[in-house]
Amino acid sequence: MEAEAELDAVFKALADRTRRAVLDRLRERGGLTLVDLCEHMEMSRQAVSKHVAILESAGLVATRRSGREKLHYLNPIPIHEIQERWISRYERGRLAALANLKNALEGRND
Amino acid sequence: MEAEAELDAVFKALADRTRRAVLDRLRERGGLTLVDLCEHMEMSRQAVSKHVAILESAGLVATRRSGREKLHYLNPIPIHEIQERWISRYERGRLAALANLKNALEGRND
DNA sequence: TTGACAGGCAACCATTCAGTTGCCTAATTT
DNA sequence: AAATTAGGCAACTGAATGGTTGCCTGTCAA
Repeated sequence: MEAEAELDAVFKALADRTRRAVLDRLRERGGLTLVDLCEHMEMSRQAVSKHVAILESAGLVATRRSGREKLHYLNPIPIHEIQERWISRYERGRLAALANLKNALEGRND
Repeated sequence: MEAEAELDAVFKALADRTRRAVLDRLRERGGLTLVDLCEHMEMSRQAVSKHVAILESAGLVATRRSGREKLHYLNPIPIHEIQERWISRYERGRLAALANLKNALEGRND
């Protein structure tokens, strides 16, 4: 996948608190089924299923079939890549940008 | 703002390549006007303006008025907070999660 | 002082998104 | 064999998104 498209997919997947909650559950315990993931979610199984599908297609969740169950696991790689290939660029210039912003907002015209 | 609501706002703001392009421009050079930001963007000024408004309300961009111009600056804090308060949790358990995932996908049933 | 320029506001449009319901298949359990 | 359980598919709905156009208000420069 093209780099920008992958950023789109991952950031979009993360831009929903239900999906972030699913990731948090899988981070603390892998191998959960869809029914497991539905626990404490105040929406239908189908709604959760759609969210999981979005996480899957962004590569954030990988699955394995076992009989009639589908076990879900966190794939940490996309988040790592976002950190390394996108966020780190902003972290690098962070203090300089902050100082620049402060100067600008204090009205200095340079 | 509530923590989850702020994550929503920032991730949603980042989930669009036009808005990420605006941030990239402001990262390399602050103090740009809306007209500056429209350069190389293949859409109307109003469309860009809406994107900038979303970045502003997520706190990623701060502005200062100067006469009839509005100067835009990158605010690096929200990205830093996402990194520190959200991503770092995933980075910490990264290698363990990766090993777990690999085992699971190789069919081990434990 | 008149025109050009930076920006804001509002209405509209098509598409996507988050959720629902209803039904279906396949694997288990009893 | 029958009932239950895990999951998938499709159609529908309302709201949010990303874009457009038209017009309006300040500010600056000729």
